[in-house]
Amino acid sequence: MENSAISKIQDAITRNSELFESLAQLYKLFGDASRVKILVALTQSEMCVSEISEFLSITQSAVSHQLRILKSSNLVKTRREGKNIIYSLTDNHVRTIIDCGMEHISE
Amino acid sequence: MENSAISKIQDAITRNSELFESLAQLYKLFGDASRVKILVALTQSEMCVSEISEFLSITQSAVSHQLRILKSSNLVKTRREGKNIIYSLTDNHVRTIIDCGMEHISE
DNA sequence: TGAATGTATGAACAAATGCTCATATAAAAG
DNA sequence: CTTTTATATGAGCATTTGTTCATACATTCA
Repeated sequence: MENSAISKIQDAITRNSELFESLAQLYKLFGDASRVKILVALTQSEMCVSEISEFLSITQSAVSHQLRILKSSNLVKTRREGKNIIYSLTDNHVRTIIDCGMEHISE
Repeated sequence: MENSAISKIQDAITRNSELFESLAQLYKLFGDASRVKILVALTQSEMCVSEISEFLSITQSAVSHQLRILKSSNLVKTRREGKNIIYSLTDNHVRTIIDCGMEHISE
């Protein structure tokens, strides 16, 4: 009775295990201070690497490493402009997800 | 001109650094497959530890460890019912955040 | 062409994370 | 009480993660 409701939930989760692993993988991208700061910045404006480096207290190298992660996960995209590589958000999902979390923070 | 727009963003992020660290901290909780699965399950129904253990392929001990993390972060709460400890979501934010991520996955 | 500038990459390492195993705690059942 | 059942906790360990340093790559400028 009650029990079967629970086991349906258990089954659903087991069956969609990979889906939830992707979900975790997505959230993991937002689960680092440097990366969220980068993403939040990009919700306001596209930026080049050195501009991003200026407000993170890590080296340019570290920024590049993080940007590579974000790019390979398709959260950000790039274009070259002279000497600079300009990073921007791939789509609006990032904005939505950040807003979602912010709402929880400011309870 | 353009430059001042960027530096305002940089400043805003620097000033609110702690806020974004909290945000990252929040997302980190969703950034593990075991934990999201637990949270997703709890969006459907409250459950005791052994029920949660049944669909995660980890030991009861590991489940308890994860639940402790979720509880100390106030995402879940507990009540005792006889021999069992029943876990449930503290509020609806978890649901909202998960839905938000799911929307990105199923683009 | 050569120097300078902006970005990317690989190796190395410390810190954090998630798990298991063994065991403790707490309530229930006998 | 004693045993059983459900959950929690601590130690130990392997893996992952985020960073730095050194250096490579690519474009611009002189």
